[in-house]
Amino acid sequence: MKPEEAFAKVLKNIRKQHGFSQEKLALKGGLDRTFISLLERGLRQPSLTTILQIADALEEKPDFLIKKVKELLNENSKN
Amino acid sequence: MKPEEAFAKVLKNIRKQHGFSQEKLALKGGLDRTFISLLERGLRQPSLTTILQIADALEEKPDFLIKKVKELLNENSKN
DNA sequence: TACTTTTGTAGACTATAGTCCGTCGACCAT
DNA sequence: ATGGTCGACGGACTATAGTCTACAAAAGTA
Repeated sequence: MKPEEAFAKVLKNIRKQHGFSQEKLALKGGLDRTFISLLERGLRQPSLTTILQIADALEEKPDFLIKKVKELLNENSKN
Repeated sequence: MKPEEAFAKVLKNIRKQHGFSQEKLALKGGLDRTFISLLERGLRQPSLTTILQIADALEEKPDFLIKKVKELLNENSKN
């Protein structure tokens, strides 16, 4: 599993938990709606700044996001 | 203070603590030496994959790196 | 002094992060 | 049926992540 795929799952999960639409998240984080879509489909990976912006918009600590990503990658280290 | 500046400090700090040269870190992480240099000077910011590669090479958890970055950003939120 | 290792830096290049425009289909409410 | 929200998806574009080669400047070491 690639990092962008893990990030995709984490992002989509947490966003839904907060009841945000992609657009609302994009607005809050100062990002583009279509880019959030790309991220959630695992077609793009975020840069450091984007990680911080998204974490901020999701009201989560950025290291929490990364921890989740890393956990996913470790679990599925086979795939 | 910009994210890439915070990351620069964190990276340089931890690398030195481990007694690695930029080149050794680059080799271990599968990255280019000159790019490590750019990162440590705050002229570039890393992508998610790069964060994971660097954390791996530094034998640190990636979320630890991000936590450090975030701490730096919060401390110096004035600058 | 000289030698070696380390880092800064420049230039040229390719891949991709991120934006902005739009269209479409799915799903839900009137 | 129709209107609204939502997400997938496309194309075209600009900015920047990341590589590679090469040379110079520090900085440590004998």
